[in-house]
Amino acid sequence: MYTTIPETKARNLKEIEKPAVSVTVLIFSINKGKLEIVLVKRVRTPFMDFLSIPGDIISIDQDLEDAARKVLSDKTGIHDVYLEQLYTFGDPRRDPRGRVLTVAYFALLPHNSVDLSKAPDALHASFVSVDGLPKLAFDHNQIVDYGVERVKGKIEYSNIAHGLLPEKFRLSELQKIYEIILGKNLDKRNFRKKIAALNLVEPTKEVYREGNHRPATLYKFKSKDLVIYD
Amino acid sequence: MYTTIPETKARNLKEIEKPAVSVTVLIFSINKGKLEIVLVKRVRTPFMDFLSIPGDIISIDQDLEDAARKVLSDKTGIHDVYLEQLYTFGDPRRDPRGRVLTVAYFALLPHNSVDLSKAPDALHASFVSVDGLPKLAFDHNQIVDYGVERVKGKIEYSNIAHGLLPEKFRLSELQKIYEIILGKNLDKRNFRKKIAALNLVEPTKEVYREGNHRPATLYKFKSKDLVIYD
DNA sequence: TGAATAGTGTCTTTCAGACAATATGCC
DNA sequence: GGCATATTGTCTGAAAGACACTATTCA
Repeated sequence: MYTTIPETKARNLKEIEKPAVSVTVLIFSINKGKLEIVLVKRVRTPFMDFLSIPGDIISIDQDLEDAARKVLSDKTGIHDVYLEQLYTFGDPRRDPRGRVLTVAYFALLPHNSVDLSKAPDALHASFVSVDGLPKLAFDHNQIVDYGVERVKGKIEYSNIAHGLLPEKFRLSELQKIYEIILGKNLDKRNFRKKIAALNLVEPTKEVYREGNHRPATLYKFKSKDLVIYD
Repeated sequence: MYTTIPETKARNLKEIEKPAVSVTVLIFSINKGKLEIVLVKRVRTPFMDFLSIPGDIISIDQDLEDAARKVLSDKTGIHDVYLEQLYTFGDPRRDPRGRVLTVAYFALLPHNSVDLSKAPDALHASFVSVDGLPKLAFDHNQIVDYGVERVKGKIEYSNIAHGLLPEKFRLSELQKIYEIILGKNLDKRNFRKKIAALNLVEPTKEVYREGNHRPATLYKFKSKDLVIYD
């Protein structure tokens, strides 16, 4: 008996009972000094009235990432943002209706680029701070926690913060992003030294004026693609 | 129309056509100075006679990690080793027979603990060096590459090397593991300094004697669990 | 000129990397 | 004594962290 890759059972792929597969998309943004995610209030059982992470069942011929991008654009109207696969959650009892695996993704977006009220399918959707979340539907608290940890770990050695900022930004805004995600205050001089050493951003010729004080130089990222550094 | 988590389509979960889901397990070990993985020669179409990564279709009520552990123990006879989810590969065309998602896992084991010839289902299975692999079945080259990168990245800031070593080992063996995975030679003094600073291993009272030279102190890991350090 | 944020440099400590001599056990 | 691997410390350069003052704009 040879049980190699889809072998024994693969002969009757169409006969065996299969799990359903969904994608779940953590849509992160920063607003009012907090890391937030898009959550949707459920209007059906199970977990009626609980908040849940947006997602959808994938269809038989749909690519996973395409499915995740569709969820993202349906909920936010946004297309071109960084999207990364997070983890696949497969506990057989995670959905009381039956077996549903979910492949979780996360996206990062600048808060001012999103207007949920204008998105194609954002009814009952809103940004919620990840601090002190209530009990969510299904195993969604676990998924959020996992996603927050990934973002936290990754911001220290990549340029993913760029997803959370507009095209042009002040260094103080960038620092604030790091502080919120890492959950601690950073020294302004050391932060700027480090950012300069990483060579990820460059100044534009524009400045940002607000209030009765010195204007700030606006910077932009040199690369829009993900950069991982050691 | 509310498309929240498995909502619209979830109403008829049993009617929609679902992808099959498999697990794929990269079983790494180090032998003769090379990083190797267990591969299985396929005896059926598609990809007849190609090498492939061991795996299996999961059944409707089977937990993902349980399925991966079953593949691992069927192929190697080994149960208690570190197993980590790697990534989920979902290209709709990755299997010519139909839609099959695969959730890839990887395991690390000490080579001397495995005797494939005695495993429950190791027919056509063997350890193969990850260097210069031929074209494998399906998208398995991509999966191996992804796994190798993960192991490489992780060895620098965790104790996963411990999975590749026997209970007790020489520091020179540990160093060799690092050199093989990182693909470069390390300075013995600096390596030992770093390992000492990490405080992950401790000397036993045993020594290893071989050949006409000074015996080496045997060490063991303080924790069998995964430890991640910054 | 007062208020508020922008912007900058030095010192110290820590960590990584280059580098070589001595120790021990077996034959 | 010869051989083979084990074991150990110093110096240097780079990066991280502590720390405070000046610059600029606007009201």
